[in-house]
Amino acid sequence: MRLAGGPLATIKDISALLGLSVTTVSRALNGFPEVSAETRARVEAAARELDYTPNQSARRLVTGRSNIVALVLRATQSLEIDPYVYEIVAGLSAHLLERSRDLIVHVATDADPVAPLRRLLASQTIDGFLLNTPEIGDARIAFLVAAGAPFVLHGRHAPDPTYPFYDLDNREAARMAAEALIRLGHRRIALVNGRSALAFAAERRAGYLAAMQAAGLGAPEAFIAHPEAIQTDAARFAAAALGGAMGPPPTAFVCASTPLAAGVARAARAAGRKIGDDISLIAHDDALPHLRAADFDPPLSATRAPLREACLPLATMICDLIDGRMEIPRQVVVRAAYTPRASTAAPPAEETAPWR
Amino acid sequence: MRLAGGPLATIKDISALLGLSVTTVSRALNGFPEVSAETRARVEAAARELDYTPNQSARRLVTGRSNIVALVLRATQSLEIDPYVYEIVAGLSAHLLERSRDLIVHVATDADPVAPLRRLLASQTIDGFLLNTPEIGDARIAFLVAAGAPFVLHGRHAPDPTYPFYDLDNREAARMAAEALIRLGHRRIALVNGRSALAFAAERRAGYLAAMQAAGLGAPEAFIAHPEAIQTDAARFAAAALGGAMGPPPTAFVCASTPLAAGVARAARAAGRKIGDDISLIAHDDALPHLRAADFDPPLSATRAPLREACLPLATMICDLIDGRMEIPRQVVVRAAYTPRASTAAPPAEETAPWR
DNA sequence: CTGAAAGCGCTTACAG
DNA sequence: CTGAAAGCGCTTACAG
Repeated sequence: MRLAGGPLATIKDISALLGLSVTTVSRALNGFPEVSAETRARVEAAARELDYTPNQSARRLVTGRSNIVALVLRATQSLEIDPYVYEIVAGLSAHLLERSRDLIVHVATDADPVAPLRRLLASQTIDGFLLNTPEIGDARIAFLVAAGAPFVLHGRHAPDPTYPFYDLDNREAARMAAEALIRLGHRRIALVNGRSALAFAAERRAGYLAAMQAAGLGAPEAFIAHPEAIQTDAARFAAAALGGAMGPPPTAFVCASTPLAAGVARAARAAGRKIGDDISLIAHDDALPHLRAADFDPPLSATRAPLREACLPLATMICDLIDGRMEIPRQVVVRAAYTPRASTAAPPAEETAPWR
Repeated sequence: MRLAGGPLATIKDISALLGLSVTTVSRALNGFPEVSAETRARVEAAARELDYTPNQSARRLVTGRSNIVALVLRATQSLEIDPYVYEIVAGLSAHLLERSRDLIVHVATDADPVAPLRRLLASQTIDGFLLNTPEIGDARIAFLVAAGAPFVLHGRHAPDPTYPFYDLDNREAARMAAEALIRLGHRRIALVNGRSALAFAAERRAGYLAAMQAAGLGAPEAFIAHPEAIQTDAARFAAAALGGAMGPPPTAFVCASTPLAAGVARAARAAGRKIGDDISLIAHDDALPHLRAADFDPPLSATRAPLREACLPLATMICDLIDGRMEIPRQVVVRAAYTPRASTAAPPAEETAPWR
């Protein structure tokens, strides 16, 4: 009935058309049980005919619920964002839409990570928050906990959290990788980890150290890197390590991600080492389409856990939390699967002396 | 004054505290000129003290403006998204926030690209749209034009558009790349383009063909690829081309992106060709942090235009459009800069016969 | 310069 | 099963 671009139909238009009260129309549209089947059918037909869509702002004002969830990303001042983050935006948006929610994306810079949370919370634009890449003692989490705001974390920011989260078992993944190399005979294994402030990096480190210690192997601090700029710093570290600057060079690297592995591979090539021959390399593979472990040359042995698989659980969890259908915090830990490929082999026979 | 997590202060609380009408409070807070300086100061102080933040839903309901902009991304059914897209999300969000706007991210699948637009428009959740990666004859654009909805396009979907857009001069970029190779002496230059449905790919093709034709060189269709799956298909095409399957192999490739170039480089290596020696390679570089032309091995000659630089213009344009401060559609075309690096050189002397 | 009043489009006790 | 009325928190003619 209404013209394209003309004024939108309201609940009042439907009530006028049918000679019903707006109360009944509202109830019919919202599936209240006390409405008669016939009335409901008439209302629904009229709504269709008038191309009625509820005005979300009005609904929000009266219910206090916005049906909007915010994803708050961490970024440096220059808006450098972990590319991993993006892998999940599309999936989150789609899954939230299935539950009739919109996704607002915000960026929290390191300068004041809490500012956007405070603003969104105060303006009542948001029903709940999705956070990721937590730092150890993350200020955003402390703020949301104190404010009593619903949120779900992709990751964990400390042991024994009391909030809902979805996380990879990073400790186990690093342990598996180191153990695989140890089984192949490697004794000097370097770790190229995430930024040291990040919570997941602490887990990786613990898993790596557990494997090394269980095998009675040394793991000097100098051979554990926390690159700030992913590829550049990883390459620089690998070049220094392979050059012998910090002691006997490692025969293998465990990398926390495929971009890090790309940096290490570049440095190894530049140093004239052949991966899968002179040097072994294992990465954690988040299944980023543009940097998959299997597409490396040679293909990378990897612990794998597609980031994208986090989307549905995260969307479901935040919706359930907002809807009051989560009595106790749901906490999900998934495990990576290890796949050996051509980037790992036994070390050269003369290179099997451990550090320390 | 108010407790953390307690009820939020409203304009009524301020008016009660100061003995002013809500009308005056509203006017003072919104910078109306007729409010006395003293009153304004008192109101502002009270707002601060009560930690007042306007309820956006109420404001939206009465003004009909949501202060939310939607970024609608294209995706395939499986939610594969062009990684390029993500490069701009953080920047857009930050720049929109400077203008007090939130960014909603939606995904439009190929199955029904218009559905999310219709929904957002009808629910009055959105003041305007940001679209990108247009296809030729993009249905989303036709819909928004017909609906009279404010939008800005990152790209162009046809020649002589009537809407505001920000776009790279793709035709010129491809022409520059092909011309650089021709100047080096190459005669058989293949083009690895974007998906053929995408508008920018038509521009690239036109620029490449213009350069080839101006030099009197053939450019057989068989040597123009439109990979669907970026790296895999690019590698497959390059392998076939270098293997001589379609005729005399090219001595050079122009790639529409660095991920495409990565696929070509992989195939070249697998075929035993040395890039920058046997084979020349030029890519367009969007300055994606994880795949920068300068970080390739060898570093890639490239036409460069950082995607991220689109964020501020796009955010400004959509805000100005919504605010009625754009009388005629603002249309911005930027040019790429060409930087030669080690991936380009003269072709082998015996390989200078043109196609056809 | 300030205020009383209407209204944006919904939802939801309350009453029948 | 249905309706009249109040109200969510703002903005904005209109009046003074």
